[in-house]
Amino acid sequence: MRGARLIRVEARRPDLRFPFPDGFVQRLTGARIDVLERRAKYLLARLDRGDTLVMHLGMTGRFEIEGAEVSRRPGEFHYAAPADPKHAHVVFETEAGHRVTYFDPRRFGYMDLIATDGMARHPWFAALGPEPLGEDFNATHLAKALAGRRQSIKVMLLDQRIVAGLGNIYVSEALHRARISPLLAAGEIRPAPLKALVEAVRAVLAEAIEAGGSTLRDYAGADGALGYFQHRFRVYDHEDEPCGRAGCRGVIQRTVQAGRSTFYCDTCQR
DNA sequence: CCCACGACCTGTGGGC
DNA sequence: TGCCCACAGGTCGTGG
Repeated sequence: MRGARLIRVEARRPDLRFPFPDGFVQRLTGARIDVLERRAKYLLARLDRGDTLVMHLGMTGRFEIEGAEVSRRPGEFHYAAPADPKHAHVVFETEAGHRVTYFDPRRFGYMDLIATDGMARHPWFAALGPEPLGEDFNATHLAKALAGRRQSIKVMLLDQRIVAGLGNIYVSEALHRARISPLLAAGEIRPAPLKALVEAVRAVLAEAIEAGGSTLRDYAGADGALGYFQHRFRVYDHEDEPCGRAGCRGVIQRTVQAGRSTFYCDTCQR
């Protein structure tokens, strides 16, 4: 979509999680996408008209790309999964003849158009923490952000103001790798474990990206490829199974924190 | 300010 | 086999 001009845009219902903004279709039709990027869990398409199309997949959102130039060569798109017309909510067609469709059975995703020059002040972006794979996410930043916080480290890592982009699965996985209990008060973790945590977060994300993400039910890349990282979960959804850490005889526990499942080994995570 | 909880919406998987 | 309930990857608003 980078560099593509949108010649037809269709919103097949008035809303996803939130209503589409006023003039959504008109403001997109005829616009060119100058830059396609990501911040935290938001996909950003910067348009040549001063607006940015902001898209969030929620939990079940998915894009499919159909192209005029169908190809089986690596790196080119050849989506061939069965269509799911009931949940095809937004369709973008480019001048070059590609169609990009947003599907979202649960409609937890959302889209908005916001002024590009005011994005930093927009509530979705103003308070976001650093990118977990960037230099600004480090033990010093974490120590500062968590100082005095009595909330559990698990819940704090899900807070996008502390670090932007971790979700429920990867937080459980990172804490296990760092051997830190998800139940610990965030402000009481010493510098050395915080450093280990930063490295664990980076390692989990890097491996997950390398494996094409995690497919639980309906996740797929825009080319239709399924992710494989779910086979490498060490704790997530492994309740009652033995802890896989070498030398650890613990059993994976499941608990609930802030309404979300947490998986951990209460033997090696302290 | 901090925190817990429910809401949003639909599909699926497990238990009976 | 079929039904019902609990639960699901994320955020946001409310109320204590």
